[in-house]
Amino acid sequence: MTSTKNSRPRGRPRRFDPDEAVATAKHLFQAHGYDAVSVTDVTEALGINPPSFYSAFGSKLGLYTRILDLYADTGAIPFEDILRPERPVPEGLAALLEEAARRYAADPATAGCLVVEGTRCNDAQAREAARAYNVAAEDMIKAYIAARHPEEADRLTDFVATTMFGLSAKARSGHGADQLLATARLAAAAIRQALAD
Amino acid sequence: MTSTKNSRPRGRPRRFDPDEAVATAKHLFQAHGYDAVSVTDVTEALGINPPSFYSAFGSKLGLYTRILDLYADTGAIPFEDILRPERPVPEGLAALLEEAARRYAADPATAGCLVVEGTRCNDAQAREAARAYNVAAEDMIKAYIAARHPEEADRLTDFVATTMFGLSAKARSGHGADQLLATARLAAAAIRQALAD
DNA sequence: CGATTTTTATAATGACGAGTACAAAAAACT
DNA sequence: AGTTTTTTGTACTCGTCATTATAAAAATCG
Repeated sequence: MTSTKNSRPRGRPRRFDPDEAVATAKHLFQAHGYDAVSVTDVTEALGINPPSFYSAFGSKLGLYTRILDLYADTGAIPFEDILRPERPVPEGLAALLEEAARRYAADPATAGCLVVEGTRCNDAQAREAARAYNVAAEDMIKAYIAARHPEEADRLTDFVATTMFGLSAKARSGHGADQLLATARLAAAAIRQALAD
Repeated sequence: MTSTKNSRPRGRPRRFDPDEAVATAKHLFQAHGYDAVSVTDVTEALGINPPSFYSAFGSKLGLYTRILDLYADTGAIPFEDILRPERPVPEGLAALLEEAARRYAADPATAGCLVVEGTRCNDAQAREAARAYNVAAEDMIKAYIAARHPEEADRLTDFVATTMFGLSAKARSGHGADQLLATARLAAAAIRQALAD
């Protein structure tokens, strides 16, 4: 049961589905970035008027944080699955970087990572919201490395995170999955070497 | 002789020095990015009024391209000096990445690379202007590698360029020179390994 | 049906963006 | 001194931005 309707709510019914709206808006933000998407862009894409938008999401920032939540839950890289504790660190990080390369270039219209790109926008609040998710992701990487190579955790986390930022940027500038994968594999080789002593 | 004055020009004299103005504006663009700097920000920083600005630079884009020219001539990484043809490729690329790491984090108020960050702005014309300089830089890297390792030139150029994008992004997000240098050296190790066969 | 609740559509608000019209000011040239 | 040239200051244009005031529409509840 996907909760179709259990006795309608009170007033005039919505003409649009907020979840669909979030998905549409997510696409817009991934395609153009937070700054470049106006509320008008969103309302026109949804075929609604500003008051409907504001009643549903509160503000542009409200919509964005909702999109980030959705992305973290369903759309983002499954860090937990890739960085399993028993998996050797070089293997896990290599898989992470390759997964990033593939995802970032999967759709040329929405290249790059929503969170990574969000940390670079010009709106202070939106930037901090994205940054929080980015910090959480880097913390997971660091914890994964530290469990077996504590002395290398900081350095390798920085390296992996920097590479992911580079991959997202290059994906947005038109690099294809093949190019990004080659770069990810070179980076993975550096990690393997660093952990081999 | 630095051309102080050889018979004044015709009309009312300028109250400001355009070269100083370019330097001030360059600082603003490096600190906040093209999109986040308004013409008003620039004119207020210079203590001039809009007509003076437009008469001197034509447009915001005109000022920006002038800044890019200046940057390429004097402020940017000296690719020619670092990537000397006789220098072994792993050594040259390592030096390049380390130089980038140092420069990007040299001043926390203007972290990152003007050109790299410019390729990510939301104004199409400014973006393309910056991209042209970025393409030129990557072409120099590729030519340097190709002279001795033609089969690795594409792959290594992508890797170096991606790393530089990551370094610029991380510099902007607060990473210090020490962190960036550690990442640059890991990347350099990957290059050394790739060229060792 | 009439009251209540919620969403809708129309149209505006005020802030800020890049760029400009106009006339006065400040210099050189004749 | 008067003309010409260029820059200056004031004040404006016009577009876009996020957001909202107002009232009509569409539903449920009594």
